[in-house]
Amino acid sequence: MATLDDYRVFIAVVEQGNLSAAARHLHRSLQAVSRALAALENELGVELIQRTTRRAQPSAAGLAFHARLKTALADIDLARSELAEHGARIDGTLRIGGSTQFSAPHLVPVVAAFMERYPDVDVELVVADHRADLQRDKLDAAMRLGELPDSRLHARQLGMLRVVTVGAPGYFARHGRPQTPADLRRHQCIVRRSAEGAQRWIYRRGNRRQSVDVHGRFSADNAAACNAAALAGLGIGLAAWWQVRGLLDQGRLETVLDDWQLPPQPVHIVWPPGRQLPARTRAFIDFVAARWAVEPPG
Amino acid sequence: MATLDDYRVFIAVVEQGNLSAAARHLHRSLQAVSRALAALENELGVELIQRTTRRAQPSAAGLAFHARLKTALADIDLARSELAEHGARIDGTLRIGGSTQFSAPHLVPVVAAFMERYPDVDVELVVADHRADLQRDKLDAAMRLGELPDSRLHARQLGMLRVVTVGAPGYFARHGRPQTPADLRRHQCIVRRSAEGAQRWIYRRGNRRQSVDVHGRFSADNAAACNAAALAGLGIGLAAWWQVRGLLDQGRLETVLDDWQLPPQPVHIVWPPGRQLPARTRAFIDFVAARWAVEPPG
DNA sequence: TGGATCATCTCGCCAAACGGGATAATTCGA
DNA sequence: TCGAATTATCCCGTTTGGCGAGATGATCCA
Repeated sequence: MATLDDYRVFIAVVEQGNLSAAARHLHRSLQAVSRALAALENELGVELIQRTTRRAQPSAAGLAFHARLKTALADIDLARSELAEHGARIDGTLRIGGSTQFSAPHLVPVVAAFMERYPDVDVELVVADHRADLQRDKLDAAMRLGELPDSRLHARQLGMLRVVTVGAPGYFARHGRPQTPADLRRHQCIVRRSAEGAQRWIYRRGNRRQSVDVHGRFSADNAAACNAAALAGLGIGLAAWWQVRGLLDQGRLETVLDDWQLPPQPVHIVWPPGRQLPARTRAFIDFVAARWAVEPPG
Repeated sequence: MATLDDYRVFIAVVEQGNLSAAARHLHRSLQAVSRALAALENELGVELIQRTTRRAQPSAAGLAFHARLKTALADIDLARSELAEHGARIDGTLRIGGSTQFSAPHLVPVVAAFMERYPDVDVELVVADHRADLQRDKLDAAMRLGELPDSRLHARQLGMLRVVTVGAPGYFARHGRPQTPADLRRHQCIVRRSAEGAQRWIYRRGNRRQSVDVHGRFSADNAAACNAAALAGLGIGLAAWWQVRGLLDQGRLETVLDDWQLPPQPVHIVWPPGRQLPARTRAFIDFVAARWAVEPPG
């Protein structure tokens, strides 16, 4: 049976990129890392890391395993630090990071409730457009929208946000409404440029999947700008449902392709790894998770 | 650093009630169990299990640790079984258990979506009022409302359900509306009898807690009966928000003490432990969790 | 093609786990 | 109230399995 250390070795190898770096990171010998990884793969009967002598690349299965394992191990660390501070005083100053879009409507109310619950904790909210760097900005924790890149941070998934296809009534009046994802090829699509430059929208209905390469005359690298463009009738865009909910209610935007689902956007809270998490950070993580479970934003 | 086996030993001791039984269950010697537990407590610096020579009782901290640890270890097992069946065929027959209240409005739609997604899986839904016994009823998984008793089942928490204080407009017209939890003492309260017979309602506002011993002329051991009693104007009761949502919208019930929160009701999906979970069960657990994350019932 | 880096294999070595037996503590029944 | 039974812990000799050093083989880059 694999031990915790075996799993930690596997995680370190994925995150460091090769066995030697993982060994240095774990303060273990290269042999120990190699042995542990081989034993784990042998036990599971799956190749987790495709190795040449120069490179160590996780297989698809290994990548999925890494994501799940990482949250489980983070939970164990959380449980340990919760135990150590059972009944400890929750005070001090907490620095929390969040995106511009998300913070005002959703993060601030949670922080307010947290501060009411723990009166001895001061909170400094750091709102930034880019993904904040926890170390550089000295943050205790941060909210992250979207898929997490492989990082050394610990994370807990809070929930998923629904993504919808929207456009302005005026646009649909002029160009018609798409009935299937394939119709989008004949429409102006507002593309949100990401780092990868992927301009493919993936739809699902039941077990049918359909992906469309979309294009249009307007693109931006900012979600709010894309929403504004859709509002101005420039074309059809994707938006987080909670962001455009008000506009939908007012009738200034309309959804299309309602019976097709887009991959939802995960929301995580991340924090730096380490055995000795401050009690206030731990309390905040638990508070946010509990709050989200009871009252998700939509 | 504690190993996975140490954690498993701790969990077995909590669930089996003493070290000897845990040792038998784990096919290990009594000494090994005793040593592992002592090492774990020593490392964490917390007494997890209060031991006499005859009994092993978890401390408050140990109980909380157990709950968190168990879900983390269950997640690890899930990740392992997911890995083993990466790309495996998802088919066969799945037996799912759910409570009477919950199944029709919420479980059935999820099952329907699951069946659309995995066309080769047949589903047998077993609806029961009592908590179904997975082994006896040969269930692959079941939904559970409310706190989980310490059991050997694996579990994943899906979310929390909001609980509200409700009464009929007619009742409030005759007896007035409580303004604080303490006012409930002067009201007819509809008590849902549980096994423990606890008739105390716990309210929280910010970091203030207030609990009230309530009483009334009517009580029942069934949530639907309690809701019907409140609807009939017999008194003030507690109800899951999603259950009475329609009645609230129609104005046939009204909420009171809206600025006080009641402890929300957790919802879990549980499944029998074991390394070799069938692929369809694993798929169902993941599907339900993902679905709940995107579209919680309220 | 040669040098450099990286993973793995082999092989003694040692520490850390193991179980048996003994001991102490506690509960239960007579 | 007093044994008998069950249970946890301590002690100790044994052994297993994990460890690192060095050697080997593979791959990448110049």
